[in-house]
Amino acid sequence: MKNYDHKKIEKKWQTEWEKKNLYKAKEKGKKFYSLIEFPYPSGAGLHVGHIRSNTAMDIVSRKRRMEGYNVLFPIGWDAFGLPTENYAIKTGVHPIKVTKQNTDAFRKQLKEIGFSFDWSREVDTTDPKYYKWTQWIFLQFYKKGLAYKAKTYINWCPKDKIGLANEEVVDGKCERCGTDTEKREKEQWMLAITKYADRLDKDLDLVDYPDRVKLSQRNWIGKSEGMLFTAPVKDMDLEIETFSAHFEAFCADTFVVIAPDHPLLQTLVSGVKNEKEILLTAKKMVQDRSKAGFEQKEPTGIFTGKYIVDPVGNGNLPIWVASYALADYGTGIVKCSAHDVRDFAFAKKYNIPLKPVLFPEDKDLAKKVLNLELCFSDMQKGILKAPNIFAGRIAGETREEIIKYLEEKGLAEKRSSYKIRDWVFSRQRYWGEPIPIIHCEHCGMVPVPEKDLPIVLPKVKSYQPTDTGESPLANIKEWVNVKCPKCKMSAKRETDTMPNWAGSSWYYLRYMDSKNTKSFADSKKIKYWSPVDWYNGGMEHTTLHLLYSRFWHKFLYDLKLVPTIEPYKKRTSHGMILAEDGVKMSKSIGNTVNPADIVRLYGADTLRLYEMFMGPFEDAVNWNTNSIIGSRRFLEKVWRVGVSFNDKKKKKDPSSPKNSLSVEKVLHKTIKKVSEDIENMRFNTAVSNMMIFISEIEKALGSGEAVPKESFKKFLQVLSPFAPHITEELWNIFGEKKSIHISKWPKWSEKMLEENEVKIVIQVNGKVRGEMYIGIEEDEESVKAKATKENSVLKYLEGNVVKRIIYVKGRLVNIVC
RNA sequence: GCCCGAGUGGCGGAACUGGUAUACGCGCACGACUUAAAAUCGUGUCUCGCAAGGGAUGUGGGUUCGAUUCCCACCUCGGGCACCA
Repeated sequence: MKNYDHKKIEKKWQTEWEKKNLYKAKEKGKKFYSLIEFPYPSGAGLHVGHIRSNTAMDIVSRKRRMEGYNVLFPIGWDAFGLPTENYAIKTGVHPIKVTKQNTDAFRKQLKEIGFSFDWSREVDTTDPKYYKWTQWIFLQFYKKGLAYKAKTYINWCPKDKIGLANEEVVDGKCERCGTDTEKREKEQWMLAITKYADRLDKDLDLVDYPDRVKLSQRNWIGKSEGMLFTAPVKDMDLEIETFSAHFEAFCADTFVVIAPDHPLLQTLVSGVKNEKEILLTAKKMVQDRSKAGFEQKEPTGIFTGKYIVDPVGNGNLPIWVASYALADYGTGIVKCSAHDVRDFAFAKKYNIPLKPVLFPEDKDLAKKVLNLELCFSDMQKGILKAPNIFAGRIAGETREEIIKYLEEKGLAEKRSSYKIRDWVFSRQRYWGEPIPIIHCEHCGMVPVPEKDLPIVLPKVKSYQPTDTGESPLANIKEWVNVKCPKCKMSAKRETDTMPNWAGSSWYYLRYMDSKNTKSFADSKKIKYWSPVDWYNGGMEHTTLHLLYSRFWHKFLYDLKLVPTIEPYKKRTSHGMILAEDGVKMSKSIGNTVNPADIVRLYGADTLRLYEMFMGPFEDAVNWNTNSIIGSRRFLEKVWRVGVSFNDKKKKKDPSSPKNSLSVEKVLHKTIKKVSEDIENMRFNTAVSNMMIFISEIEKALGSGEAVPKESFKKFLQVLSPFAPHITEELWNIFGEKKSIHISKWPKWSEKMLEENEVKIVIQVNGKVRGEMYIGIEEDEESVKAKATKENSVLKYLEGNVVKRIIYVKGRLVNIVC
């Protein structure tokens, strides 16, 4: 009997599959598009976490193929990014070269695990043939006015003298050197994702995402509905707008705050005698705010000397500059009252008068509110238990009634506000897609003509960002200086590059037609493959990549370039794999696990199986090298049983008994369980059921029962998505000519799952006291009668009157006395 | 502070829609095979108790004939957000 030699088997079939193009997708038949988040090819190599999520989708893809679908399961590289650039800065090796090395290593490693990717569609975001279209899509944004330049604050590290992406700032400190970062004003490219905020929120209703993903996107978008008030500034030809989501207590408003970085502030205070002081104080507030980081600081403020005339009759309200007011939320100006904790604290600090109108039910607390010792801000308890303040009718009214009142009187209008901000889309970095814009003194900003795309990254000597915070590209004169496409005069290229989220915002579309040179993908192919049927990825991408790509997709939909409103029909999320002690695996701690080592020692099939078995797919799990042996043992059993079927030397027992019924039953249960568990990503229980099957078959064979070959082959088929190599080898040994991976997914028979006798548990007062077997169709009365006569139960009934008997069909009887 | 998620044997974890808590795996113990070891196979493995029986799913209550599952309060851990009016 041959031993299970994973090295030989795995190599053999990987080569064979590749030769036969077994997993190549064609545009024919009923389609299924399954997608994993394409990896960032880091120098650290493949992580065991990649294998967990990839195996899951590989299993789904393989099952779909066996179910007759034409499956697209593609792979590529999200290769722009900071680690590669930082490595280049340190070593001087060109990022192109580093990327090539890393993708080669990743490709090799992925192939060793036996994923059923269609390698012919491989994409690389750093390939000019790819980023030509990333740039092209950017130009479409620009043409529609959704890509624009604006002054914003960027994170600046004063030590490294570079601008940092938000992701590089951890707790307000530079990720690289730990220095406190500052905010610096800089012109940045922005993408107007806020224009799509409402649709991004609403259309979540159309997709099959986990609730926690939807919730988290909704929180991020942060839609809140409220009222917009318009008020004239006293003695000034100026009107200001204030937004409030909690406007119920509008009768309590006694002052107004404006954000220190609000664009109207300058106008508002011009001519006020301490104008300079106000503006200086405001500027300082902005600086302090960025430094404060996570510490909630005491609010500071300064009076502007101006008042609004309150539209809802609270008189003239003083306008203050307040550090806690945000310029980019709502209108940046707020009417304030005693019923908001921040307003309350601010007013107390600066002795601004307050007049509470809302009171809690508790008398003592209400008294404290009235005496301004306490801020009552719970509008939810909603109904205003207020003294009659306004127009004789606000007290006791609900939110809806107040909205109606304000609208009817024309005092305010409904408005929604969002937390989400426009997307800062430029980086002052080398390793990203150049933004295809030319700056001309005469014509202003001119988009690069589409025929000139791609704008290829030029060679530079140093990848170090410049002292001024500009991209290293700014130093390449021969690249920067160009002719203006419009007036042909000399002009300069934009030197900012795109963030690494750009290429990943549309890669799933490129996979549909990855070689196309005329468009980002052929429209017929897009139509055939859209939408992505199942997309698995990490929770950490919920509010960045996943949201960004939904945004891009909707934009392309508006341009009629894609046929669906949403890119991904279904989304699932995997949990992280942590080190054995429950902390993140990281190179610096030295607690990483190299998948290649596991593959060498136990084989890819064992690794795949182990990662599916280790715990619930959506939860974080700790790696445990000691437990891998269990999966390996299971595969060895599969191997032994499989080989024994084909052992020619083994003589058939002439008095062979009839086929083992117990194995048949477990087989059908296993087919059902595995089929359903894959759909629900409950791989761990699928594996455990397959383990039960193999024990059962070993037991049966050991006791001389017969098991038909076909039963075992069906088992191999359901195991094949998990362990593609060993099952292919055994399938082959059974004499099958075609691959197991294009065989037909087995069906289970409900009839085989039915039992004609069932075990019934007998409880007395909810405690298990015995059990009995009954026919499945036996009627309730006779089951109850039987239960009360059961020997093991009798002694518990002695001396008691049976009050009630509960029968749960096919499960238990509970005798209550 | 706000919003999610999770607490079950020595460990990873099962448990359908409220119906035998601890499936499956790891580990451990004992046994078989072996000169021996490895591998493999078998048996056992929540806890107290000689037993009959009792107690256990983070803690405390509640609903129910019956609760890991539903409700309320609290504790602990993990994740996300950051003055969002």
